[in-house]
Amino acid sequence: MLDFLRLEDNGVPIYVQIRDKMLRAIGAGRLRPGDQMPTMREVAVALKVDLNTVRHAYRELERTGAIVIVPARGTFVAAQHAPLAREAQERRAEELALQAVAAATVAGVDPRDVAGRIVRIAESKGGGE
Amino acid sequence: MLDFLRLEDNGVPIYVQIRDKMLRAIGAGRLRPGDQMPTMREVAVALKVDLNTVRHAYRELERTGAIVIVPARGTFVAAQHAPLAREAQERRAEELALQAVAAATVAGVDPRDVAGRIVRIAESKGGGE
DNA sequence: CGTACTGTATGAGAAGATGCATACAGCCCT
DNA sequence: AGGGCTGTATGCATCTTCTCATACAGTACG
Repeated sequence: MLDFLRLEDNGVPIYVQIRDKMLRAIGAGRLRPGDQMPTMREVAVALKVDLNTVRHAYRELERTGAIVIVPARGTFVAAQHAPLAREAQERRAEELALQAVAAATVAGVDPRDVAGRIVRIAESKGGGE
Repeated sequence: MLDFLRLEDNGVPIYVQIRDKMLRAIGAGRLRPGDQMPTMREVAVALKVDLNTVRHAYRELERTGAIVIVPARGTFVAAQHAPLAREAQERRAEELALQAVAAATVAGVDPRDVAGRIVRIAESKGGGE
């Protein structure tokens, strides 16, 4: 249920990873306005991380206006949030591409080879998005 | 000269930002194999950051094999990584592709979009590999 | 009411990230 | 040789991140 939250050992602080992945989940429509967010404890347990670390992430999300925290009831995806999504996703796509090219180059692999494989994998798991 | 290194106030550690942006600069062909990297001091001064922080980033880049550090002379973008056997490269490429697809999916981005961008970036930095 | 859930809060402590100052050793060029 | 560059290194102070262990208060529901 929460596998889109897998943590990486990148030197990036945990709360930042959680914050950003949640933001992307919202931007991608995986979590929609009004939806209840995963409970702080759910996330903490799933990621084997401290409750306060998750709270740190959630607080930043609230500060940004992405979610609303209601004590004793839960946290919910905030209402309007569409304007940022499309542009942010374009940036994200470009970022992912740059990163992939970088990784491929460093590994001595032709980026176009990787691109081809990406397409193949994507098609094989459901053509439409 | 070093504006592609602008730091953001994201909670992401400075050394991580430097490391990743350098990696992308290399991957995108902005910095090419054999090129001298910006001096640690240059980066430190330009970003108003401690010399040791830059070194932290550069060390990780060297650990990865992306650059080579030569004391008293400078740091240089590593030569083309060709040492991998063909089979190993195939595996690596597949691995990179899977990773990219996963990252794209999580971000709500069409993997094929990313693939397209990868090709575009790869071509723009020299068609033949 | 009582139980189970939610977010809130605190305090101690370890580990990491940054900055500042300072120094050293090696290379290059004049 | 000397000056100017390069990466390397250390010590100290500070802030952030993260964990562990608790505890509390409000909500929902039987």
